[in-house]
Amino acid sequence: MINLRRIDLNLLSLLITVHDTGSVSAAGQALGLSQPATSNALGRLRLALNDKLFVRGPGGMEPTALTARIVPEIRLHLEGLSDALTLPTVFDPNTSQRVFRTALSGLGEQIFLAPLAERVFSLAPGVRLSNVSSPFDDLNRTLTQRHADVALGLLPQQGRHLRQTHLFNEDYRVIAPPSLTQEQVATLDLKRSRLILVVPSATFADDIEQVVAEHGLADNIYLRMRHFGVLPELLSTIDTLAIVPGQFARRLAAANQATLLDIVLPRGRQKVLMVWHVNSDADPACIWLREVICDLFQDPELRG
Amino acid sequence: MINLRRIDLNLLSLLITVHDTGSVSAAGQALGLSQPATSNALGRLRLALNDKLFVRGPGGMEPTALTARIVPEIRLHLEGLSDALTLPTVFDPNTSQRVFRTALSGLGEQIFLAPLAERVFSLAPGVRLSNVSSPFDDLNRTLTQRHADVALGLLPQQGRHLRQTHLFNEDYRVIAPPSLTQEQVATLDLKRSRLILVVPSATFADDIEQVVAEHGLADNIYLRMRHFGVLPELLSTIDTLAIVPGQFARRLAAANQATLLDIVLPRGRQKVLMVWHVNSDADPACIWLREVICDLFQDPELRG
DNA sequence: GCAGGTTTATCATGAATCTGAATATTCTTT
DNA sequence: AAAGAATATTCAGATTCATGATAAACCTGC
Repeated sequence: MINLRRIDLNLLSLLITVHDTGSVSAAGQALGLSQPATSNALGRLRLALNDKLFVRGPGGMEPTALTARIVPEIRLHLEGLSDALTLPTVFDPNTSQRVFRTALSGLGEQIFLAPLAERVFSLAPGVRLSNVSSPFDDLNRTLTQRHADVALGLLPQQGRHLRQTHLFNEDYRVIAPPSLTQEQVATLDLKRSRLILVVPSATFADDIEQVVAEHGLADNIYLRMRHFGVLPELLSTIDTLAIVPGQFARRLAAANQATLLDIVLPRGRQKVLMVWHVNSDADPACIWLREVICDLFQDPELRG
Repeated sequence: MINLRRIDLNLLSLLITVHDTGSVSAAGQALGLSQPATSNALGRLRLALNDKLFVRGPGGMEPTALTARIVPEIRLHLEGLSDALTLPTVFDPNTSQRVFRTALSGLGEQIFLAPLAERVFSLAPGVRLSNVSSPFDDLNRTLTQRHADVALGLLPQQGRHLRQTHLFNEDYRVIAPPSLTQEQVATLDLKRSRLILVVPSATFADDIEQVVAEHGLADNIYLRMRHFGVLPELLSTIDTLAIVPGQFARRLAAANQATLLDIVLPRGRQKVLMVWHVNSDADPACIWLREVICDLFQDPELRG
């Protein structure tokens, strides 16, 4: 694994403690060691790192530049180890204070975040969510470096240590202004209507355009948009229909911001996935989160 | 510090190695230990964690549920420790592959990201940037948990372990379409012009509105916007002036997308800060980054 | 600058762990 | 059911680290 074989990891605990107490004796006491043992141990670490590490000064043992630099990093990871060993064996939604981090694109936020937050907060009142979006980063690194617990969306590339679940194939729905009733929309003729096409990402674009073309609707598209934000406003002010990803359509309909047309355009070929890193495979908290997500979003046909 | 005192940290290395090799003997060999010593050490860890940790199976030593859960976490932090000890003492921009993470608001991206990326990439070709924006998170946690190296912007709250540098007080500038020359704009009368006011965040709003009122320009504001994205387009299509934060005005002018008016509205009271966590205080890479940022953005009057 | 007191480093002895080899045990595989 | 292979256990000798006492170094106050 690493060259840590050469260094007694317990010495790093000592380093932190000496740093915090500013005293070798006090550090020894805190660690349950005698003073000579502590001094000796510090000596060993000094030898291993080839640095004085601490020099005596008016304020006690003062860290050298090297020590000051590595102590925060080391403390972080020692606490991480401690957490790893004391973490509860099971995840209890009722009491957990855990922060889950999701990696959602802009579209993902629109589709997933609100229902997910609602469900999570109702099941686990102490849990917090944080969506991270790292424009320059690729998903692989985001997950590998633990900046996110799961990623949701159209995720073509998959690294070697990533696992995935197929949530659904994104379909497309036609929506009408909420002022129209279900009966009224049933009489609408798509080919004679003005259409707004909302295609959130470049990844989607080819797919939906082809679907539209197959239905002979290409000439009816009067407005193409990349974002959903203003769509509800548009729908209620100007009188048009819109073709949008199915998940989003259903959310709008549920909020009475749109009326769904019965016509279902074919399912896209875009697989919407949940992706996570092998690292979090056995984490009870992550398992719980993934179950919540599957329960919320996964197409029943795809479950196994 | 922690209850790690009770556990020999070196045993955790063993845990990982046994997990990876699936064999006690092989793990021992990898760690430079004899087979009995390895077995004994594993026995001690079993006692300490009160779990069998591994059971013999067809594929060698197979991890128990507990082991599977904690191994990824432990591996992460052991590698972190290893990194902390082997990290270069100095930061070399020419060769570094480091990823810097910034915490910028939407406004921050507009103002800071482009010039920062340009400068960083030119000085350090191998370095990568990643802007993180965590809607649910507060800045404090973002910095404390190392999800960002620095935060830039209007940052009122400051936790106990955060340090900050005052970069500048945001001022406001009036800009005109780029089609107008410097001579032409000199003759413009603000009070007779239509004005667009771009106020990026709620934090800014009161401040700039007051400045505008003090100049008797309140009635000239024909459009208020929250985002900068479409401003260049607006400026060149409809014939108006705009009041925008100074940093943004200068960037537009530099890109020939606007002409600056000489009039400088008073400095705002909003301090734009760079904030970072004590943890990264001594990290040479972060020191370098902060210097770059100060060099780029800090008001010369505020340096010391 | 020197004495006093505190803290750190050094030195022998003793406890714990590792090595090496040999053996018992347990599980997989044929 | 038996062979095969790996893990667990045992023992003496060697190494390493901790202990308790001592020596050296350092900060503080005069």
